[in-house]
Amino acid sequence: MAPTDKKDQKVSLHTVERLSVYRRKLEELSADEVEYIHSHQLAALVGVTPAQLRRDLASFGSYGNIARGYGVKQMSRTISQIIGTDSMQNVGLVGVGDLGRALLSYRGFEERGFHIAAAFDVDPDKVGRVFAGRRCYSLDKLETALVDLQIRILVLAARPEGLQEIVDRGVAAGIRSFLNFVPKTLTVPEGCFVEHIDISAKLEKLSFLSRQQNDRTEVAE
Amino acid sequence: MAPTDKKDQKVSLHTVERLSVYRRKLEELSADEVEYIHSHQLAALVGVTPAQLRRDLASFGSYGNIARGYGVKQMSRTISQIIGTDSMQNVGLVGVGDLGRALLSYRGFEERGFHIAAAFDVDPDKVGRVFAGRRCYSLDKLETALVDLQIRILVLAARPEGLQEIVDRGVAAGIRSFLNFVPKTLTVPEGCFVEHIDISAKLEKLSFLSRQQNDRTEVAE
DNA sequence: TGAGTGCTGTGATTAAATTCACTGTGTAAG
DNA sequence: CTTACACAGTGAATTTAATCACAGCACTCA
Ligand SMILES: NC(=O)c1ccc[n+]([C@@H]2O[C@H](COP(=O)([O-])OP(=O)(O)OC[C@H]3O[C@@H](n4cnc5c(N)ncnc54)[C@H](O)[C@@H]3O)[C@@H](O)[C@H]2O)c1
Ligand SMILES: NC(=O)c1ccc[n+]([C@@H]2O[C@H](COP(=O)([O-])OP(=O)(O)OC[C@H]3O[C@@H](n4cnc5c(N)ncnc54)[C@H](O)[C@@H]3O)[C@@H](O)[C@H]2O)c1
Repeated sequence: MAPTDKKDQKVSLHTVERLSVYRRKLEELSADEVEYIHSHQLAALVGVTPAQLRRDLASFGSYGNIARGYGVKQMSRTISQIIGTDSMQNVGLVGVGDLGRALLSYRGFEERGFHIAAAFDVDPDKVGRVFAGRRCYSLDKLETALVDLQIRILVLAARPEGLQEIVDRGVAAGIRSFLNFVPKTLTVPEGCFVEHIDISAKLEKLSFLSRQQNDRTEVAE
Repeated sequence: MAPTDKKDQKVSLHTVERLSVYRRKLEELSADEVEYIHSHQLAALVGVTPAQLRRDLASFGSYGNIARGYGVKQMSRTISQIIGTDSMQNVGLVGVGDLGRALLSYRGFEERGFHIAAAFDVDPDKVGRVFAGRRCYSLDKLETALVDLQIRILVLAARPEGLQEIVDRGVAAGIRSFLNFVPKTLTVPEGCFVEHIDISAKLEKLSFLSRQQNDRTEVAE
């Protein structure tokens, strides 16, 4: 019997990134009581070509009704299943500084299926205190808390010093995914993933784009 | 005659994103007093192939010394010029909430050439107060402050409601680049750029990756 | 009921990004 | 001086991503 679903699942990472976008829009549509939507409509809403949207959906076995389009609720649910957010999952946070506290108080993660279940810090002033309803643990408790709370993803918002060591401990405790806000390159073994959010790099990209634009117009005129 | 520099500058966005990574590592190396580095060394440090690194550097006219490699300081400077961060540039911040305050208090932006010169909020309790050394303005002052302070980039960390209107006003005031933390699709005219940072989407990507991994091992065993 | 419409799913094609692989060159060692 | 070596730069090949374009179907309406 088939261990995998109906279709062979070769879903590229580019597609997965877009699936997140689609799903966010589908949630909005669902809230607006839209039941069905056509590929060209959704594509226009999220800024991709209709062909690409259909291709993305076809990469797992999606079945859109030809006349009415795709079922909004069903597609949203299917994407959640692909991504793995059909049930809430716990994540851990390392570093309860300015950024860490902002993340803790943010409601948006829950809406998307992620619950920050535990926070860790080295600062004795912070350990034991409660931030946005969650207690801050000492780093000593890292391994036990990760296991007890079944945490699968670790968000890194601490100082760069000693961060690699924390990652290594996380890996040893079974964590395979890290979301890293710290501008520092981390190394993880095969089969583990570090997703880096570099805000400065995004600013640099914007800086390049508008400068590019400038150069073009200067040349053009 | 040549309207552009020595080389034809067709620098792709993928390349630009990597240039940011290279430059960050080059700064570290420079601090460690490394003067020259070979493509395969830097490539290994940042996790790309040597060929890709050389290709990226070649996309603008880079001249590495064959025997010693690339000059660390010079390459870093050149990348800054490409990106446009060779001189400090002002950015504005809309929304001084939890996230906005974290951004305001973050020192890392200055190190990479960006200065948050002004913050704006609608909350009367916040307007007029000073956060991390910068005064919070009323939104009424948006246009004048953007122009007076020569702000080129606007960072969006407000509530979704009314955000499009603020973007429109920014565009009208000459802003072409927006860094958007708000989970809401924005529309801008041709020639303007919105860079979206969706933390939940990054978590979803990680969720997918580790689930993918799970599926694989299940099938394999 | 049958022609017309407009959609999905997908093979074929094009475009883009990455990697391969080699050429020419500077360096150092003998 | 000569030889051996290692690397930068780059055309060519390969891989990957995006787009085109059309077959076939479900629905509408005369
Ligand atoms: N604040 C921002 O807007 C922002 C933006 C981009 C990146 N970052 C990065 O995120 C990280 C945190 O930023 P921040 O502004 O919150 O800094 P912060 O100084 O306000 O907070 C850092 C927190 O991490 C804790 N910490 C330090 N070392 C630790 C360790 N080894 N283990 C656990 N906790 C540790 C500290 O006690 C402190 O509470 C930094 O590395 C920063 O570079 C921050
Ligand atoms: N906090 C996080 O970790 C996080 C993560 C991802 C995305 N975001 C997004 O960033 C935005 C801000 O998050 P936050 O946690 O700081 O929220 P917050 O509620 O703490 O702060 C929002 C701030 O924006 C101000 N504001 C509201 N409407 C405004 C407007 N039209 N113009 C100017 N200012 C306005 C409010 O007065 C408030 O000060 C939200 O849209 C949120 O979805 C936050």
